[in-house]
Amino acid sequence: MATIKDVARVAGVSLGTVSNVLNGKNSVRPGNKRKVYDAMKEVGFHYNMTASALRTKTTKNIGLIIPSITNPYYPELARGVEDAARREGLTVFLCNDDRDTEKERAYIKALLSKGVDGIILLKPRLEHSELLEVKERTSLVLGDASIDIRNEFHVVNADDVQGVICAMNFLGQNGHSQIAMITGMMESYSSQCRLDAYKRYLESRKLCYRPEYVVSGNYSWKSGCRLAKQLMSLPDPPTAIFAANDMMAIGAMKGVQTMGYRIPQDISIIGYDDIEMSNLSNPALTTVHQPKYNMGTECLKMLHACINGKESMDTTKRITLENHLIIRESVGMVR
Amino acid sequence: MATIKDVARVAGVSLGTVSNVLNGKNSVRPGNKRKVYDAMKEVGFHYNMTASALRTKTTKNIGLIIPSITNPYYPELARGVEDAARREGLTVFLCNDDRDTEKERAYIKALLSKGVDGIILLKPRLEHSELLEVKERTSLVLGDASIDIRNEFHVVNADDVQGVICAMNFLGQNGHSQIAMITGMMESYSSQCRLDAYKRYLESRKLCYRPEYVVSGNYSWKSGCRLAKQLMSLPDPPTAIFAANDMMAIGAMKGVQTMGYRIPQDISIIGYDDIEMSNLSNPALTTVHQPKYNMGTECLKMLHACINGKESMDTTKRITLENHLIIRESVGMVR
DNA sequence: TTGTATGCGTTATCAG
DNA sequence: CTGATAACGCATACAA
Repeated sequence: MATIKDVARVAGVSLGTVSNVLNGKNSVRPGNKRKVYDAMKEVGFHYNMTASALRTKTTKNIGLIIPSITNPYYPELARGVEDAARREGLTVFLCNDDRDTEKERAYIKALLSKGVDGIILLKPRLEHSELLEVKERTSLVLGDASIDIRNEFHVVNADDVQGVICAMNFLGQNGHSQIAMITGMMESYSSQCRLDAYKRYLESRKLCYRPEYVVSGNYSWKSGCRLAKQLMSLPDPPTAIFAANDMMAIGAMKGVQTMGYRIPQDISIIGYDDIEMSNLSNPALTTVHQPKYNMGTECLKMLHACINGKESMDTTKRITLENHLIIRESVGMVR
Repeated sequence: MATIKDVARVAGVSLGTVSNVLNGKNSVRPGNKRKVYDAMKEVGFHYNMTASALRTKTTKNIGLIIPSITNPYYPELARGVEDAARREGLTVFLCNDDRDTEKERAYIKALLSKGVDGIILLKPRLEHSELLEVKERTSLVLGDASIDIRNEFHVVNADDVQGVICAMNFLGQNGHSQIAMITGMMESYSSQCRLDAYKRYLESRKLCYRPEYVVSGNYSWKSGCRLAKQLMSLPDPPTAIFAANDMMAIGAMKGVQTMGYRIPQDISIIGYDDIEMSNLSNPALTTVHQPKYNMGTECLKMLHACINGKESMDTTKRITLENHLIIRESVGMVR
C-alpha cells in the first residue's frame, strides 16, 4: 500500500509538501503540486483517513441512532441526515436501538470509541446525567427529545402540540365532538405531548374527556386495528378516531372496515406522520404531515455547527419544526 | 484523554500488559489484570479504536451501499445486515447511492479511504473491471447482482425466476391466461430476469406473448397507478396484473379501483416483495415474499467469511435465496 | 509472564 | 515555500 512517503520519494519532494497538497494548502509551488499528483498516480496512492484521524482527532464520521429503521417514519429522516452529511463530507453510522436503553448505551459507547465527530440521537432514552457525559465526549444533538428545562442540550423537535391541534381542529370543523385517540407508547415523551394536546383541545371546546376513548397502541398497524375495533365496540362509539401515527391509522381503517363501517361516512379516521403509504390506503388517509426529511437535515446542520464550535451562546440550541395537515379522504362531516 | 500509557503508569505495569488485558490475552497474571481494570476506572480510560485500526489495519467497520433507503424493501434488508454485523462486532456505514453510478463510485472511494474491512454492495452499477479493483482493496459482497459468468465475486441473490414462476403459476391455477406485467426499470438485471421468466412461463403454457401487456414502471406507486389504468384501457384488457414490486401493485390497485373495477372480481393483482404495507391494502395484496431480512444476514455472513479469509476455494461464493407466495385477497378466479 | 522499543500513515512544528 | 522530525494511541516482536 503506497503512502505519502512513497509519493514524496517518487515526486522528489518532502513528506510535508505532499501532505500540503493533499490538504489543499495553497503554499505549494505549482510545479511541485503537479509532480505530486503525477507521483500519486504512478505509485497508486490511496489516502488513509485512519492515520489522519489518529493525528487530527477528527474522523469525519458521525453516528445516527434511531429507534427503528423498519418504521417508515425514520428512513426518510435518516435520508435527510445522510444527504446533509454528504454535503459536509461526513459519513454516517446508522444504528437502530429498538427503543432499548441497553442497545442505545452500547451503540453510543461503540461510536465514541470509534471517535465519531458527533452523534445524533433520536428519542433518547438515556437519562439526563448519562446524556451529559456523552456531551462531554463528543458533539451531541437530540431529536424528538423531551424538553430539557435547563437548556443543556441541542435539540430539534417537531411541534407535537401544534400538530395535534391541526388535526383536532379539522375534526372539529367537520362537526366531530366524539373523538377517540389511539396514542403511541406512553413512555415516549411525544406521546405524552400529543395526549396532553388532545385533552387541552377537548377542554378548550368544553367537550368532556372520556377515558374510554383513549387507548394506547405500539405504533404497529396491528395495534391500530385491534384498538379501533375495541373503540367501535363501545356502547357509544366515537365518530372520529385520531391515531398517533399513520401505521396505526391505516390499521384502524382496516379494523373498522372489517366490522362493516364505511370511511368516512360512518367513522372518520385521521393519522399522524404522513408516510408515503398514507396516499395509498383506501380511502386515502387524511393526516398530519411531519417534516421528516427536514428534521434530518436540521439535525445535521445543528450537529455540524456544534462540531465546528459555532455553538456559542448565541447559537440556536433548539429548533421546533411545524407540521401541517394533509387533507385526503378519510375524514367526513359528522353524520 | 487518558491512554493506555496512563493506565500502565497508574496500575504500575507496562504498556504491553495493559494492551494484553485489553485484548483478552490470557497470559496476564490475575493480580495485574485487576490492577489494570482499577487503573482504567481511575483515570477514566476510553479505548481508541482509531489508533488500534491504524496499527492492525482493521477497523471493524463495514459499508453497506443500497439503492434507496426510502424504498421499503431495503430497510428490512439493511436491518438484517446490521443485526448480523452487531453480532460480529462490526459497525456499518449505511449509504444510499440512488441508483446513481457516480454516487456509488464516490461512496466506495470514501469507504475505502476510511479503511472499512469490507463492503456489501446491492444492485451494483459499476462495471466488471471497477468491481474487480474494489475487490482488490477490500472484501466485497454483491447483492441483487447480475451473474458473473467467471464466478469472480461473492454474491447473494434472491431467485427471481423462481419467484416469478410462483406468481404466474398461481395466476394460472386461478384460470388466468391474459396476464399483464408491470416491470421495474429495465436497466436492472433482476427486472430483466423477471420479464424473461414471465415470457418463459407464457411459452411453457402455450400462451401468446402480447407486447401491449408489458409495461415498464419505476417502482413507485404512481407509476403502478398510471400503468394499470393504461393496461385496463386496452381494447382487450388483461384479467390479471403482475407488478414487479408491491409499491407498484398497490398503486395499480388504486388505479383500477378509481376506474370502477373491483378487485379481485373484475381484475386480479399480484405483487412482489411482500412489504409490510401489502397486508394493509384493501383488499390485502397477494404477493411473492422475498426473504429480505435473510438476504441481509446472509450478505453479512458471507462478508464476514471473506474478511476472515475463510473464503477459500471450497467456500460458497454464491447464495440464491428462495421466495414464496403469500396468498391474500387480491387474486380471484377468472370471471 | 512482563517490559521495551519500534512502527502504523498522517499532520504539525519549526528551522532553513 | 520546503524539509526533517516528533507526535497521535495502540499492538507486537523480542528481550528479559
